[in-house]
Amino acid sequence: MINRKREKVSRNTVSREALLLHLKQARKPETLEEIHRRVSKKMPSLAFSTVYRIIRSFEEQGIVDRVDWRDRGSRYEIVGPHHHHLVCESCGAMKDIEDNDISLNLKKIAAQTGFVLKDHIIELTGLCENCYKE
Amino acid sequence: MINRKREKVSRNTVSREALLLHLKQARKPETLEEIHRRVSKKMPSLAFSTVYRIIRSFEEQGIVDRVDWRDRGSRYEIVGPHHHHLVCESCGAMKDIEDNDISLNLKKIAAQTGFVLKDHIIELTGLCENCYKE
DNA sequence: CTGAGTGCAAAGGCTTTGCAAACCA
DNA sequence: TGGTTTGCAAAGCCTTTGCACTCAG
Repeated sequence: MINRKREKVSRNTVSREALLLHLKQARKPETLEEIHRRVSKKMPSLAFSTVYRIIRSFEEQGIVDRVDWRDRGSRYEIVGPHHHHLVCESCGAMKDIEDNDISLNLKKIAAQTGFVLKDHIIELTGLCENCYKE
Repeated sequence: MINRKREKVSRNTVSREALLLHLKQARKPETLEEIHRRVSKKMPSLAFSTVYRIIRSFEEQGIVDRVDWRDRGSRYEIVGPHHHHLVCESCGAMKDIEDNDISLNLKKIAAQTGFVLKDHIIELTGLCENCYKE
């Protein structure tokens, strides 16, 4: 299995910079539509397809991660330390949680079935403090 | 197929029964398209939209669970004891793993952030024994 | 200059829905 | 007969892509 990654060189364009900056400042994973809506406020000519292509290339280059959340669409965030997300099902607030030894545990459990674990995605939903009170 | 049994035999029931039976015998969560393809072999007139609507109603009634898997589409399986899935990224094989105390751990971790955990979905991908050897 | 990057519009690929015919009680 | 369920086709939606024009290098 060949593992060639991030070979393609991208030009440094205004759109790219704007998107990167936006992603760095984003507080939570956003959908393409959200990203486009927000960034195009400062850059009205920005086309959705451009956002689509740039984010996709960020993903291929390992700059962003895609977070697929049931019923919440594909979302993107800047790559950082391995972590998971907790989503409030009431207000949509998202919080990161560190992986701690979750991964390790899963790996052990998977091993018992003969699988070698390569990747895992954990989706947690619940109620945040505020919504729980109400 | 002529109705020889005394069970409810509305046309609906026939489709429903066929789908329910199929789901019970399925070895792994299947997409609507797979379910339709398979069940319609015995029931050629079965429309995709019928499968769509029945499975959806099964879901609403808590008879099946939807398993959303990144890049593998929404899949459905009969509801059973809480468990998670392990998917071989090479051959697509799927294996169930018991929840053990995974849920409990996640709940604790979530609590530390102030969230009350309501639900969680864990997607595990890796290589099954066979594919790992090769 | 030259090819990567962009905007626009249209094409795809599922998922859903409208509706009349088929059915069952 | 009244209320569902079904099959078919079309509508929606979001994701991708083709193409001509623009721009970074």
